[in-house]
Amino acid sequence: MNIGEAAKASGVSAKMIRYYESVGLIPAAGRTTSGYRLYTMTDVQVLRFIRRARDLGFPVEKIEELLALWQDRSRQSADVKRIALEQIAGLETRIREMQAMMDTLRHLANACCGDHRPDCPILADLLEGPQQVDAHSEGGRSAAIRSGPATILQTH
Amino acid sequence: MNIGEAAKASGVSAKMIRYYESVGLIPAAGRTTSGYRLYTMTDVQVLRFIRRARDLGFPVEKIEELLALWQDRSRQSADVKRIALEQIAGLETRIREMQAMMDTLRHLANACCGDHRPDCPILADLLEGPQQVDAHSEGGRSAAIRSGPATILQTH
DNA sequence: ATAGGGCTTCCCATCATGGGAAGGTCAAGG
DNA sequence: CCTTGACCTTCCCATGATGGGAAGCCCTAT
Repeated sequence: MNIGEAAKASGVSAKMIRYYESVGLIPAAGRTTSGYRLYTMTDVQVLRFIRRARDLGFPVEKIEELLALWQDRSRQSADVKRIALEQIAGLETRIREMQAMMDTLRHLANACCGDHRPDCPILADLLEGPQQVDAHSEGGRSAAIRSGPATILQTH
Repeated sequence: MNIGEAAKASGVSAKMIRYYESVGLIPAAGRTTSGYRLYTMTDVQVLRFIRRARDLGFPVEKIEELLALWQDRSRQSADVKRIALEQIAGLETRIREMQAMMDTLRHLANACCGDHRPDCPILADLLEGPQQVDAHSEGGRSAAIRSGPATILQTH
């Protein structure tokens, strides 16, 4: 099996297969005499494992741990569960941060009439910072601000 | 005002101020005869604007638009609102994707007893893909899988 | 004068991914 | 046998926002 076929069979692009090899996530594939990489069904299985773990948001580093556990027949399921729970916690945190941003933006967008006039509470907020609008709305941007010092989530 | 003071006053690191200048988000600052960058309170205001927009998750590209609108006195608030709504939509999408991953992981983690034994449904899922566990649970990973072809969100 | 802190530029790393160029290989068909 | 096109190889570059660090200049206070 050449790299292209392995890519199709696993759902991991040829580029990424080479990358995973280069960073040591997978062992170096065998080669034909002319230098083509060769893959077996077992290799494809590993690649699919990686692909699925990536789909669940695991970073390559964690996948390395998962692969090691997978190949360790004396593993303890608790170790796998721990990694999964850490991943869940990380996702939770990021979701909460993004949710805070979104809440603030929704608040601001609601306050903006969105017509032809130049007055805009969104720009005003960006300019002057969170204002105490009234007693019970407690300021539009508070959630995002409380989420800590500039832990910005990139779109990537 | 030197760059360090502007950084403190705006909450944007000196490194990032130089970066924003290099990518054209802000105009090149004035210089002393010895080459030090100089900033005014107006510059600091712009930097704070940028900082707040970043806190709301806007990418630099969008901030460029926002700054242009901010400085355009004949702007229409609808334009600003549109950008904000786009940002909200983007956040919503990413949150939904992460939520799907998290749901799947929770499902798997719940099914994993997490003890000293090697049997682990999490690894089994990564190995074999989503299984129809029973009629009404409709398979743990379906949400993450349906979220489309490998639009992975990075931890960064 | 010297020390220390701030400033400059430049390079590198992150993290996972894709794009593309230059060149070698292989299989099928003229 | 040779060409063509599809595949493979390696290498470099870009992404996006950010930090780290080195080498070297500048300014101020002692």
